[in-house]
Amino acid sequence: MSVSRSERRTRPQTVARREEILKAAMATFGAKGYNKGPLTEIADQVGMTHAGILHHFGSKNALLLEVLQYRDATDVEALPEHHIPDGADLFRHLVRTAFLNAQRAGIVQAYAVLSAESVTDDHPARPFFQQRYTTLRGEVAHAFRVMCQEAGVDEPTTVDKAAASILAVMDGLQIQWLLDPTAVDLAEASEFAIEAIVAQVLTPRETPLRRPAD
Amino acid sequence: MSVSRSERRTRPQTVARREEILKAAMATFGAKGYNKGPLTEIADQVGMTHAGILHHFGSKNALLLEVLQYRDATDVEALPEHHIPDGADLFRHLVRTAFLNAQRAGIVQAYAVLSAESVTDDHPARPFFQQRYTTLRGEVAHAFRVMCQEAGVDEPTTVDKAAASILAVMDGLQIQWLLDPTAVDLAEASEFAIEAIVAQVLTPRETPLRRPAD
DNA sequence: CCTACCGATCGGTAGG
DNA sequence: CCTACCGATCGGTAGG
Repeated sequence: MSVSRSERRTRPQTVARREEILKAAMATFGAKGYNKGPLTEIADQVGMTHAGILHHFGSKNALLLEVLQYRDATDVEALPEHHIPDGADLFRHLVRTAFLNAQRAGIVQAYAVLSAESVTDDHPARPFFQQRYTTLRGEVAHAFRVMCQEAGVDEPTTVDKAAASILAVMDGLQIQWLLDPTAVDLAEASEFAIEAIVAQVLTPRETPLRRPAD
Repeated sequence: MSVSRSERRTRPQTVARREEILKAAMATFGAKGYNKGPLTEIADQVGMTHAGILHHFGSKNALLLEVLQYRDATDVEALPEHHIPDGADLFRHLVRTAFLNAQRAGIVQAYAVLSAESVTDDHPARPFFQQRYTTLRGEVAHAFRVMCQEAGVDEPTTVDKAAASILAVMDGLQIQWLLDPTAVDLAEASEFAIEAIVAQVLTPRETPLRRPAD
């Protein structure tokens, strides 16, 4: 009986080693960004040389992409039923995520740094984040439509703007919180903003800003 | 009559040259980030060698800080009366800024990339952005208090969260817009979110999210 | 403001 | 998974 290539790749030891590397890479890329996060630092954390990392992942570039996919996969596994909730539950889930994020600065920083870095010229993570935001906006927009339907409201003009805004405010608060954790309450502020945006979609109101001035 | 040191530093030619360099640096740091944006690329844009840049600014680090200060100073000069408006006018100003930003992706990208990069270990721009957000949050919070007072509302519990959220949603939308300009309308979405948050501060409402679930 | 150069960092490859 | 090494990039300095 021969041992196939894919089976060798799947050896428990190798899988475990790769996971160690992925976690170390997340830490280094989170702390220093992709461009400034050296393979040697990742290697040190798992007790090998940087050539060993390249042996496992082929290139630094490929490692980055696996790091991003690994985190997403881990997060999805943590969901009930392994899928994202819908309607009002989605927004409750997002609020809960913000509370969770307030206790894992490392992961928050990795995403914040890498997503912003990804808009630079020819960044390897750009397609990943492009796809990620497209998917997330679609999910949030869908949740909005479900909520509107349940509430008997048919005003979906703002849904797309609101979906982007929900994700945006969560991301933006993370940056401010990472810069100054005592000045910004990540969880409470996220909750407030999400509720504000949801309320504006369901029962839109004019604001004093509407009077044109200046 | 002797020529003082400071006068030499102030020679029109030198000032103009430095401004050229600052603009070129903004372009390079915006396109590639600080860590990956080489002095040679900045030098090429203004027709000198990278040693010439260092002659003018001392170090890459110092150049970055001057770039950030230069942009802020330029923006303040563009304001009516050279100071930031207050009350509802501040929020109108922020909306107008979002519309303006939708037509200057380069500057938007520079701030988005550099602010996120600044949260990494020992980044030279970290104190700058820390200070910047502290100041901006204070100004937005003050505008909220003025608006509440004018409206006869005394509910400032949410003011600080709302101030951070306003800035956050503008920043977060910029990232999504830079990644996918056709999928996100930076100006319209910013306006929507700002109005949603302002409305929630002035006349807060419970939302369907309040029912605890899951 | 340039030429010339140093010192350090870093990703990747060879070859085992 | 390591040793050894290459090739390239880059910030900064000397010395003019």
